[in-house]
Amino acid sequence: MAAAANVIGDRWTLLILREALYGVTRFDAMQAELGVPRTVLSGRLKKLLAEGVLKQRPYRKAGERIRYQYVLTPKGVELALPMIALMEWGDKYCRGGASTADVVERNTGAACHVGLVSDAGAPVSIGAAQFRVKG
Amino acid sequence: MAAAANVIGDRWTLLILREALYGVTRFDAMQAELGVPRTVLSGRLKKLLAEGVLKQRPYRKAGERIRYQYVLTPKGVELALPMIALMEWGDKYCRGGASTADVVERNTGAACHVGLVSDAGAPVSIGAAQFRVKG
DNA sequence: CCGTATCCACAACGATACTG
DNA sequence: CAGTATCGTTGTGGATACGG
Repeated sequence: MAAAANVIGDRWTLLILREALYGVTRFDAMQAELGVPRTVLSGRLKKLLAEGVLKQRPYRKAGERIRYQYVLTPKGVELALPMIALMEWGDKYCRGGASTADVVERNTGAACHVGLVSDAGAPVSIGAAQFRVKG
Repeated sequence: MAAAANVIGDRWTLLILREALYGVTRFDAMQAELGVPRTVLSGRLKKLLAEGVLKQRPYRKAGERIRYQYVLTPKGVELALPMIALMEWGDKYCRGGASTADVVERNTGAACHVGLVSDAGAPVSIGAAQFRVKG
């Protein structure tokens, strides 16, 4: 847990990871989207690479120089669950932001719940934490 | 999401919230458990109170002066889901730490999964994110 | 027990500007 | 496009000490 806190425990990393989840993989795109200082973004990406949450993948458009994009590793992909839960929490308590539904649907192709589920398969919630993302 | 990041986006807050989830509600207990500087703990608790994630509840032992303990509000309780998911992630990728199973069982009284679940009720995972906490 | 007051060193931030 | 270099300022961490 302390380790998890070290990974996502700062204001920007969480947002950067969300962008990665959204499919934003390029430096400038992230920078423009988040408004994060380039120096900070650079540092965070480097940290996430070192932690194995992101990896660089080379690509090139026709005739262009080779470039890199930042994509989630399996380890990074698994952060989707906590992150989506967190987004939903933010949506619920901080009205005015964008909805989470888009992200989930784009990445799973299905409407989903996120919640605690008992071994029997019946939904169990902690407080009112269970929710439906998309009808 | 950005708002959620502001709440839990720092190294200590996440740990403090975990303690609250564990049932540790008193200042010194948290301080001893986490090793966090008292000044920092004080500041974080104040911030969490202001955000409505924690509230103070008065209590007194026989004959003692009145004291306060920090307990989760409904808003705070709902952070359990993202947090448990996060703990599980940490457990998986950072071996050697304590298991998450204790927390879940203590607070729900039941063995649970945390995962994405389709509307039909069948489990859906993002990557391999779905997991079983306790058999 | 439950905090607050001070202080300092260091890290992080954000702005700006510059290279491949 | 994708970063790095530099720099002044602010914030945080941790130690220590002090009051309710």
